[in-house]
Amino acid sequence: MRNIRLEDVARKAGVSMKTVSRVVNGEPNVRANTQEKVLEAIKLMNYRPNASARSLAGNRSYLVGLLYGDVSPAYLFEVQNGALKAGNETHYGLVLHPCETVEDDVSGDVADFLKQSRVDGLILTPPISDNMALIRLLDAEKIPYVRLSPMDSDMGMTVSIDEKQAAAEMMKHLLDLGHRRIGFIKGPMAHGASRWRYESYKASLEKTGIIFNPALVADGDFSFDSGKIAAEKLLSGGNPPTAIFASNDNMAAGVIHTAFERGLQIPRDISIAGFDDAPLARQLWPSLTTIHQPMRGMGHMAMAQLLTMIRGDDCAGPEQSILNYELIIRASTANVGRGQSHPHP
Amino acid sequence: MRNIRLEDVARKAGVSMKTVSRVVNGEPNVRANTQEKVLEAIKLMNYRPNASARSLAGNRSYLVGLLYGDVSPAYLFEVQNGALKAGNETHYGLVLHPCETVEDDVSGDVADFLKQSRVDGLILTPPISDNMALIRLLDAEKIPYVRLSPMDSDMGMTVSIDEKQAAAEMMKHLLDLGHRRIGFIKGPMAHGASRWRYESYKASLEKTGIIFNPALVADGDFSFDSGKIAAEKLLSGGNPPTAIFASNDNMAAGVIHTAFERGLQIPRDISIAGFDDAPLARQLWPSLTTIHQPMRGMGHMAMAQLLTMIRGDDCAGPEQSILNYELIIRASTANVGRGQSHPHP
DNA sequence: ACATATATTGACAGCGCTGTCAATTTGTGT
DNA sequence: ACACAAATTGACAGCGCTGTCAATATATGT
Repeated sequence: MRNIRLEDVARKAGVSMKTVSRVVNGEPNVRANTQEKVLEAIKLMNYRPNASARSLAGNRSYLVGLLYGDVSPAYLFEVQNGALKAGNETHYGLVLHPCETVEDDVSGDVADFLKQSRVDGLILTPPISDNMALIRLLDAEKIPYVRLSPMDSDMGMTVSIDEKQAAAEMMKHLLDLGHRRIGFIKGPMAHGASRWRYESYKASLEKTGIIFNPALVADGDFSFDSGKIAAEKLLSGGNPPTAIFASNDNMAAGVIHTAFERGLQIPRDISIAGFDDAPLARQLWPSLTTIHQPMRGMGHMAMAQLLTMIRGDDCAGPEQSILNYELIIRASTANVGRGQSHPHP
Repeated sequence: MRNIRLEDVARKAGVSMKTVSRVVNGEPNVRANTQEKVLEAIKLMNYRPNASARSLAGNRSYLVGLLYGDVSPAYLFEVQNGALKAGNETHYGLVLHPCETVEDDVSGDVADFLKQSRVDGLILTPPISDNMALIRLLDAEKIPYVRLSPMDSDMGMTVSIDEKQAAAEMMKHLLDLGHRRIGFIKGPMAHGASRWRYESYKASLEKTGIIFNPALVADGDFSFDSGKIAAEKLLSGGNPPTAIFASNDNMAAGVIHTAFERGLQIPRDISIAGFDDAPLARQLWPSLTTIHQPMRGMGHMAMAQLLTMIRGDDCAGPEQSILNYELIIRASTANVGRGQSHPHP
């Protein structure tokens, strides 16, 4: 059984193909009752436009590409679900493209991807959102894109949370609990988010009049293992911190692991905080105090922004979307030296 | 700058469009030196076929759909990465389609998806892999599909591990450690995997001569929260189990959480085992003994199977792929009553 | 009522590729 | 060298849709 085509609908509705096309695409200049006739015919025949034909004729694919590198499963999952949802409303699909962030030549790889898939726009997740070679390529090719949590949001469209303020709020939480020796585990510096969080850590100390102590800072790369290693370092010194703020939840999980291995009790002996509110955060024991980042909302927003850009021919100008974060206080942080300020959940 | 087309390459190579098309698609009946000429021209001009035009003319999309419902982020991530990798080799893309598993009318939703996206095949993740209405639709429409971890693998192509044997191996591990009162937390019965694991649990008990005790079994739905609730139930009785085998890692995490809340030590007071080897498993404390399921490999295999089916015109007949699992012994299980048979990692 | 501006509709080419089938070249057996 | 089969190549229609632009219908001002 052959599929229903535009022509079939047109015949049924007694109008031209082009008019049906207009209705399908929500174009203006269709009289109300004509539109009604067409919509009825479409419903009656259960017509769905052929995406390939649309792409070919219209020179666009109704597809958005999601570029990702070394991200956590949970992050990608949320972002892609949000994007799918936003795209679904306007029948835009999502094509995934994992990038080998190791090799420097992301641009070439992406260029091939663009040529083949003909995506109409791109969503860039960190750390790819800060790959300048790629940005230049996209600008040159005039491919619309949205960057998630970039280092600098002064060009193109971006979606992020106020990383600095969020980290400051977490620091305030720890400081309010009486902590003064607060350790920090950095994320990979290629991520803009890592930098902001680190800057904010230092700024909060300074604001409170605490002298920044490099010995309380350890490098990490957002992975669980790097969190463990960092924790080893921070907990080994003679005068270990009373709280550790890890740049993300994965690393915080590593800290918890290491702390337990060393026989410490959390939060009695040490408070631990993360960042992201990955599913993991509430599944750990003790559950993790963290910053909730609206990853799904960010994916949704990114797609929505991209679509307005794609559809409105003139771009509405660069735009930054800042979404709300939320400090989630769970069981892994407590008053310094006394513990148990919060009952376990 | 207009994109390079087939015609441009043909002119450059001094052959017809059709011949270039043959080379691009790896079709037979092209003389070796002709092929060489064409390949050179392609490389020289950096030609990439236009996917939309190919789809329209060839009546296929070079796209495979991944249907998923209520799965864990980590599972989806691995499966999709595996599938992408397998697809990449033959320039097949992957389109995601989340299904509302709640509503019964998955078929209608998927039918729309098929019409629009024109995917050439489908990968079904559980529990959608067992939706019979959908299967019938796909059979009727002659859409190739591969089912992951289905309940019954007696029709179409499937990819799974030997769930029954894997669960049996976990039971053997626990029994070998001396456990006799082994609790079990079921997964959602809509998942074939849940059933197999549960069956296997019962079979192992029987084989060992232990009388099955319904009080040691609790319902779950693969979620962390359901694991917590199930654990409450199992640990509340007068004579609690010395080990709990949860049907997946998420629920096992819930059990750990609940056990800690109740002041139990793991594995001294109780051993806990999961299933899947999600990233979570090694991040928990204590790290979780579980069954490693090669999710990425399964995604890869599913895509590969699908592609041979799509490309070879006659289907090579139904095929079942059984991949290897692996028992991963970590720190959450130990000898009954004594604990610490395994040092913490 | 008439001319003019504006909104609505339709005819048709053509997007870049593949399927079909016919034309041509090459190989094989005698 | 010839007839014939097999391999290789090419010409061309058409996949289902949208962009362009011309044709027609309706609204507006006088």
